[in-house]
Amino acid sequence: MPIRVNDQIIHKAAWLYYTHGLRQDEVARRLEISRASIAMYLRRAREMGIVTITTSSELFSSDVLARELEDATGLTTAWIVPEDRQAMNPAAEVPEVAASVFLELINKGDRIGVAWGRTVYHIADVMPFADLKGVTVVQLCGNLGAPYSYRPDQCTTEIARRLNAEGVNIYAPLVLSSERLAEELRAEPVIREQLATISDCRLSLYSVGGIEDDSHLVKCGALSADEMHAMGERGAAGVIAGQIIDHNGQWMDCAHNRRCISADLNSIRAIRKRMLVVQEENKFEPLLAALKGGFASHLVVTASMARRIMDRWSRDGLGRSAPAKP
Amino acid sequence: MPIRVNDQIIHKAAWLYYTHGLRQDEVARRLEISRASIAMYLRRAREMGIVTITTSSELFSSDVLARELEDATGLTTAWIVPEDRQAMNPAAEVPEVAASVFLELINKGDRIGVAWGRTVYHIADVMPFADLKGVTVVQLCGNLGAPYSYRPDQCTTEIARRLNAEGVNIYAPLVLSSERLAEELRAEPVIREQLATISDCRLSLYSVGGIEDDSHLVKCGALSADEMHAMGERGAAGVIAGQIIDHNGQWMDCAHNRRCISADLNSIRAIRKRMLVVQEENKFEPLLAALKGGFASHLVVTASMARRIMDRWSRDGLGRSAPAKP
DNA sequence: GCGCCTCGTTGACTTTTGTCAGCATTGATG
DNA sequence: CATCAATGCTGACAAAAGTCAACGAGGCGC
Repeated sequence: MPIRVNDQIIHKAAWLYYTHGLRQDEVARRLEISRASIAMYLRRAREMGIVTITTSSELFSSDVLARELEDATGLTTAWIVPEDRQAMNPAAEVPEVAASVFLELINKGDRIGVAWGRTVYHIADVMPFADLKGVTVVQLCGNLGAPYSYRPDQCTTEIARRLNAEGVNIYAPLVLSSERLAEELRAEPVIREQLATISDCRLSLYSVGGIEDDSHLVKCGALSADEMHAMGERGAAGVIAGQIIDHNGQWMDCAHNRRCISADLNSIRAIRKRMLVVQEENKFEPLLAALKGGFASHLVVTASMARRIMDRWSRDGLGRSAPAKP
Repeated sequence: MPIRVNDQIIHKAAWLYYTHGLRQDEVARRLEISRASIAMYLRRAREMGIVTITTSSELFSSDVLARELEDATGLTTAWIVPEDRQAMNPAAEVPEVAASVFLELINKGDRIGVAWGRTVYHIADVMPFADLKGVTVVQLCGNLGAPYSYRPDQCTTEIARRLNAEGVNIYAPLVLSSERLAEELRAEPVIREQLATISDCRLSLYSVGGIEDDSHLVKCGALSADEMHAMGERGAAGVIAGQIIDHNGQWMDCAHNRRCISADLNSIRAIRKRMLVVQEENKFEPLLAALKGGFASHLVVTASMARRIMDRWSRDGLGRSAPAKP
């Protein structure tokens, strides 16, 4: 673009305005020209690269990555836990960040849905204490009777305790032995009401489970390793609130899911602030599925995971929902 | 440093505003806070260097006088700060131009030598923020213990901070009380190594000091006014990196210089890009000496100073030293 | 627990900037 | 020499950004 009116004057205007911080009318007076022209010169200066506006990338690399991730995936906000230069497991910091962020996302009077898992429990464990009277923490999925370290109701209760909020547990098992029973239980007024209020939540917190043999559902005995394996063959990609989702984040029509007492996935999607937290590096595929399924508006991950998402997202040519550059 | 949840929002605002070109009210809506806060965040982002606005310094090198000066003196590039018709002290703009030029001269991975003085400090003070990881800023001369506003290490540190580069200070005084001690200190491995790396610099920044009673060295107590006066009688013309040079820019064999811990003048001359900046009009003679001594490949001066150099240079029949323009 | 201070936030107001139609100048063309 | 097109400049208005007093939530010492 060889549009050069008289770039000397453009340089001069740009210098006075940007470097010296004069106002446009001052520049105009000094250059003895109308202010409108100055405004035009300055636009040209920007277009021509005489002035450059940059946001630091090295210094705030994790922030930049976060912004790029948001732009690519349409997340409202992403928090990236940087790989610390000196060792120290970055994944270990994820719950800390998540807890801190989570707290900030809570508003007065909110109803908050909390799911279940190792990550969620860790977050509960480092959740700062607060005084959030009027806030209600509801359990997003049924309980696992099995004696396992991180029970759904524990997560809910612990978080509610720390926030000094009201905790509401679901008094039902996560998985029942027959579909019929599950259906009947879901129809019970107590349970039904509870599940119905989930879409009223303004914030939810969960991680996404994997479908490996060491996945939660398998470890807790909700599914056998073989069954899980078979699900994998049929296209399962991850677990959200106890329910299995496919690679596009859609509910899978399978025996397990039909036997589950848990939040309807569409209810979860209806929650405005859906905070997804992923610690483990091996949860990449489940995470991807959860993102595609619209289960996250807010995300906390490690930098390496963020980069992997970025890579895959662009490779697969998945659109961006972010605003275009003018 | 704790987890920066607060800076996050500033960065995000800056990103949306500057990178995406959203308007403040759009950013405000997206971040769900008032536009007034966004305006404040953006100011902070600029102050903190999260965003940097830089202006090309071409304006100052496109002057005819600059070309003439380069031709006459053999400088690689000269930047001339014009005397503005309407007021505004041109000398005051010198540091701005210098900072801008300096930034443009830096390449990735460079080692940069920074000397000391009022001018250098002023430059540091208006240096734009940048992201120059891999760049190292080294101090060219020892420190002055005296409580004076502009200490050598401050110059180095501030510039390094702004560039997000590594700063390397010399932990030694500029002047010692005896030659013997200076010699011994110079021989110390730590100091010796540091001084030895100076010729590896690819860029250096300094001004030239005067030898009047109000000169830096005198004001800081490194030399008494009388001593300085005596040096003047003996042919001293200026000060480079704490050391006194004669009218030809040669190192003077004097007690002061022998007591100095500072970059060897030949090391400085070995640096390819030697940026000399002179603000004060009364530094004409020192400047001339510095030029003759080969201490500048890049020069930033006011127009009147440039003209004075031109006059004197032609009067003395000094040809252009070396046509070597790399 | 209570006042006191600090700091972040906001709505309302002011100032600054962006825009665009229309005018002026230049220079090329018939 | 008139005409036309292209370009730059300006005034007036609309839009956006800056500012500030006042408010309120947290933290701290008494």
